[in-house]
Amino acid sequence: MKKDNFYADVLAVVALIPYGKVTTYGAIAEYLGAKRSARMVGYALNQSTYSPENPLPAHRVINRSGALTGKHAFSGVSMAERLISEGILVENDCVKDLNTYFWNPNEALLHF
DNA sequence: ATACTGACTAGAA
DNA sequence: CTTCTAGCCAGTA
Repeated sequence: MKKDNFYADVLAVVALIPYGKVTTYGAIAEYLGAKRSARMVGYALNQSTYSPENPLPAHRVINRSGALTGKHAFSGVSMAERLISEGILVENDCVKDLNTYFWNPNEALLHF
């Protein structure tokens, strides 16, 4: 799955994030073997934000601090509301217990 | 080819 | 705690 195209890989990993879990750009980038390309992860998501055609849970992807940096890319229902709906504690556009809900693709997927 | 931008991160002050 | 710096890479002009 890796190496074909960075974007498709990012989208694939994000799509695998389980309900009620969140991950970070850096974690995804690290799983893809490009730890320095965390920015590209967010950039990739920007081209495929959640939509009827692309059911991608991009709202589960946040920055290392737990801040919902990509909320501006969403329209209508805010990113925070979606996370709260999944049982994740969010306040002031920031995940409270990031470590509790953190989902590490590197562990979950075991270096596929 | 350069220059700028961006859903980032880690380190330093 | 905040703010700044530098590094990173893909896309665009």
